[in-house]
Amino acid sequence: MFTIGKASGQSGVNIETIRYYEREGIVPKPGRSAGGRRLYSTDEIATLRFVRRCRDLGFPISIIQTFLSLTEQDDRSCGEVKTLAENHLDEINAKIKTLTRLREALLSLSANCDDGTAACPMLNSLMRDGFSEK
Amino acid sequence: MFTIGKASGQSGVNIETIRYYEREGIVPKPGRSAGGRRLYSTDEIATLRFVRRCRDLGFPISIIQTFLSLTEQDDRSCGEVKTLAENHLDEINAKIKTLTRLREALLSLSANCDDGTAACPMLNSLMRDGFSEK
DNA sequence: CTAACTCCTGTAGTGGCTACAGGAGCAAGT
DNA sequence: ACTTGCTCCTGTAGCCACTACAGGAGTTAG
Repeated sequence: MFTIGKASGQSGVNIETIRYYEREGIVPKPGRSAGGRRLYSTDEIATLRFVRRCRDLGFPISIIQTFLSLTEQDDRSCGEVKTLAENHLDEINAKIKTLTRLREALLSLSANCDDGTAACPMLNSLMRDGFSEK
Repeated sequence: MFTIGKASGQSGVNIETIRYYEREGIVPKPGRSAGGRRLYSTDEIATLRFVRRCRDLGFPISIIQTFLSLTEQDDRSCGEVKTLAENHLDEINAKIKTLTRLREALLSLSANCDDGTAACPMLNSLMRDGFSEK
């Protein structure tokens, strides 16, 4: 059994974040030592690592909770996972698209921005009527 | 002079958001009518519109405050704007890169996910040791 | 035995809004 | 004059997923 510090090191989840996950009921409460400290089994650490990996992939906590309940059932129904992953993928693609458009807008706005000029053309066009992003 | 509803409509900034900007000192406090209602001049509405456009471009409020103080000085020092815009552009590019990597990771993880299979390979590889994203 | 470290709980802050609740002003119609 | 319905007011709490304290207690190495 491992204290929270070791669990944090092994899972890559910040100590404060582990306690937060526990408070929020995202991961189950671990046992405690005689002195009141949390003690984690390797399985519990594996769960923390799983959560971190999902977070790294950008999944929101609510989806991760679904994943966790699916892994608890031994029937790890792949269809549902696939659907959730595809929806997430769509969101990621949408974000990429938005950011790419944004980058273009920003590039064209700052293109005429030459150092040393007073009356910055970028600020000017953002102040003027007529320009509209989004 | 316009009430907050008109100012919201003309600037594209939500009413609640306008009040939030005022509370936070992001835009100056407008005058009030006899009955205590906020009254906005066209200039003040232009400022709100400017803030919205910058937000649409993804600039954080702190940077927008710098922009606003630069536009108040009539010397709209272009160099500083350009630098801030370039830094922001770098951040956008970094986000796009991260999201693209994420998309690839997600695609390869869900590739073997066939409907109907028990023991989803995506959940399995996220549970297993050895896999690491980021 | 003490210093240094880790851990505990509880609370508040982050960014940038958004959503109430509970009340008051105001304009148009009857 | 009165009512209806709209807009506005303040103040507070919630969103997401943490992060950062403060103030105290347990634990370990020298």
